[in-house]
Amino acid sequence: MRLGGRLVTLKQVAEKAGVSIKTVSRIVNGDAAVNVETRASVQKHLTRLNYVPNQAARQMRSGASSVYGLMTDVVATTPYSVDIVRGAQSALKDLHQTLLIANSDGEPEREAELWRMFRAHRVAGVIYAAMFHRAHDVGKTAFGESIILANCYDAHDSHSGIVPDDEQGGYEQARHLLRHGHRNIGCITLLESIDATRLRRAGIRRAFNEAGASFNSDMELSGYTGRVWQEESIVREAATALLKLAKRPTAIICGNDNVAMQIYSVAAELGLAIPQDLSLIGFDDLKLISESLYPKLTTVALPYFDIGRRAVEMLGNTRTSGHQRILVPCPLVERHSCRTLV
Amino acid sequence: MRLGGRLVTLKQVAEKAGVSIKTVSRIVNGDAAVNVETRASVQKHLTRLNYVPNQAARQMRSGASSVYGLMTDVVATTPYSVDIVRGAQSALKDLHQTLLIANSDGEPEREAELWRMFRAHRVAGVIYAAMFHRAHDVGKTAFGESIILANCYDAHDSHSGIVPDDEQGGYEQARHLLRHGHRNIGCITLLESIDATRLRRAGIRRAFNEAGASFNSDMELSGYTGRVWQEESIVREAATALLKLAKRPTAIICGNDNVAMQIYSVAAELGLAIPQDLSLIGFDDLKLISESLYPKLTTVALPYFDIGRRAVEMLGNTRTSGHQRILVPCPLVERHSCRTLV
DNA sequence: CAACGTGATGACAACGTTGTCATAGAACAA
DNA sequence: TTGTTCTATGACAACGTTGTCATCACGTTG
Repeated sequence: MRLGGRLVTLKQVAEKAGVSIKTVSRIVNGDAAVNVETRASVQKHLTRLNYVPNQAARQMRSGASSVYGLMTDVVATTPYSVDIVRGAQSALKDLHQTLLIANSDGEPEREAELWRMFRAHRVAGVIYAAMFHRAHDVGKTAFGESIILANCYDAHDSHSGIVPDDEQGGYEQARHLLRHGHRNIGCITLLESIDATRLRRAGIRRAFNEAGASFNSDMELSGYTGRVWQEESIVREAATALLKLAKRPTAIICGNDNVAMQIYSVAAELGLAIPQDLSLIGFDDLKLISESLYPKLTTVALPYFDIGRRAVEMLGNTRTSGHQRILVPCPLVERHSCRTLV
Repeated sequence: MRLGGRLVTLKQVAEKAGVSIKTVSRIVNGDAAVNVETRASVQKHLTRLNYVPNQAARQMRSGASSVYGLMTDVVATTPYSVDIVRGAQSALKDLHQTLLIANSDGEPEREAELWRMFRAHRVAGVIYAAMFHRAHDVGKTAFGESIILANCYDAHDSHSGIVPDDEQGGYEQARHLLRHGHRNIGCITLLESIDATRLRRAGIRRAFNEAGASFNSDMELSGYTGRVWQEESIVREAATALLKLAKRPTAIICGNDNVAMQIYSVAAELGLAIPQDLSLIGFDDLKLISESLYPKLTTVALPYFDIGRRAVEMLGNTRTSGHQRILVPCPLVERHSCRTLV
């Protein structure tokens, strides 16, 4: 059977049932004004013929689309960011809407093509999802209000964006260690050019201030060099440097779980046990890493699923006035890589 | 501006340009029989008004859909399996088609709903993508030939499936080690209930036979207990057992990169250096792990991207008769976790 | 009895496209 | 000249729905 071809139509059902097309339509849509017997009879034919309404026809008639568009930039690098897609799907399911998805590979030309494509399908709204927290210039599209940025924000703030609260995440990381009595704390960060780095640093400072502790900048080293997408890891070198210090830190705040993973191995080489000799706290909560390390990694989770969900929810409420930047909190996930200092 | 609402139509362009709807249609579709001057003039209005053809109307008129459906079971666990989606998107891009995506969360009820949804949108074909290599019972749908299974195969072999060649992958793992002179080789496998485990084992045996070596079953231990989705890792215990053997293996074949990652840490604890004292080879090539371990992990890659691409390509060729199970090879990715024995 | 409300149903148009066929004028051959 | 072919264009129908309005058979009210 050829797909995309003709399927059972209202007309066919109507003929079988001996009623008008309109009556069948009424029943399909659950309209009130139909005789009970007629309804039962038609219903029978409906199921027997396995009728499924044609969305294209519906959309054309009503002008209302039941499809949303999701544009992603680059999927390859941060695997769990697909949770944004899952979150969006989850919310869409509740709305009985569906998702048209496309990937721009970060090419502006391709992106323009996709905006056209979404227009061609008359999607009801678009989510632009970036694979890491950053600014994005959406530019001028025909979609106006019906665009939400997920995990990124509009460069000109003319669209709403939903992003992780990296400042609060950094705060959680530091506070957790401070509460456990650590004062000599190291930091291995991500690339300076990434928004998250700056924000998390601010959160970490805030936690230190709040605890009446002072942060020693010498204890903060970058774990990467180069530029985004082409960065090179120098985590091992940085960690080694920190851990060979005369007054070596009792804990290290890691830019992400991957950094933590690398430090686990450095610590092992130096004969330092985690968490006895060194406490580590990660960021992202990539379960593939955080739950497989030994001991399991205490970390702060990126709320990707929530970001996706809320993006759709915001698209639903078109009433929302103005363009906001919404921060989704990053929860602490406590496992076994941090000890309490006596 | 409301989305999903009315956009510029052929009629509007036709009025502005002072020609008939049909003429504009001809130009949009690049039909030959149009006067050069007319074409130029209409083209101008087309771009000025930013006309984009309405897919719903096109589809209704022609009966041909430009959308494919992709149904996934559970995305959460194996993050890189989204490469299947990327691969599909990549192929679809070339065909100027788009992708409607939905997630069944593994619930049969939801799955049935999604088949209906795909029918409602009259998609031109459906890819059912599983997140790990397994059998799936598609059952009876209205889609007939236009279903391809990706990373899984139909329980009744009534649909074509594209799966990784796990047997060959296992063969590659073993052969690589054997070629490097290893003979005392351990194995830490995944759950027995997973197809991949059985297939890879067969491949490993084949490599041993080919090399005239004999595989000692005592050296093969399962790294997990329990059932799929709820498995519990006993990789550390298994690895420790192997490595404390009087005649400890010089190399271990790992069920996946995650297993390898856990063994790195066990080895460190036992004072064994990789690859000097122990060679390891993984499976999957999750870059997040394989490239961050130190030394970087030699492994066999799951060809998820290819699987996605080929699934779409197969859907394109409707001519393909019969239902096949296509095996996509798993290439060896050589890094630094295996040494040559002298 | 007439006028009226009510409940159930159907006829018809329209949404934006494209395939089919018709038409008008120009170019060409007899 | 007349008839024929060709080129460029347009009129119209149809795809499958649903909103609007009309219709018809009731039963109820004055």
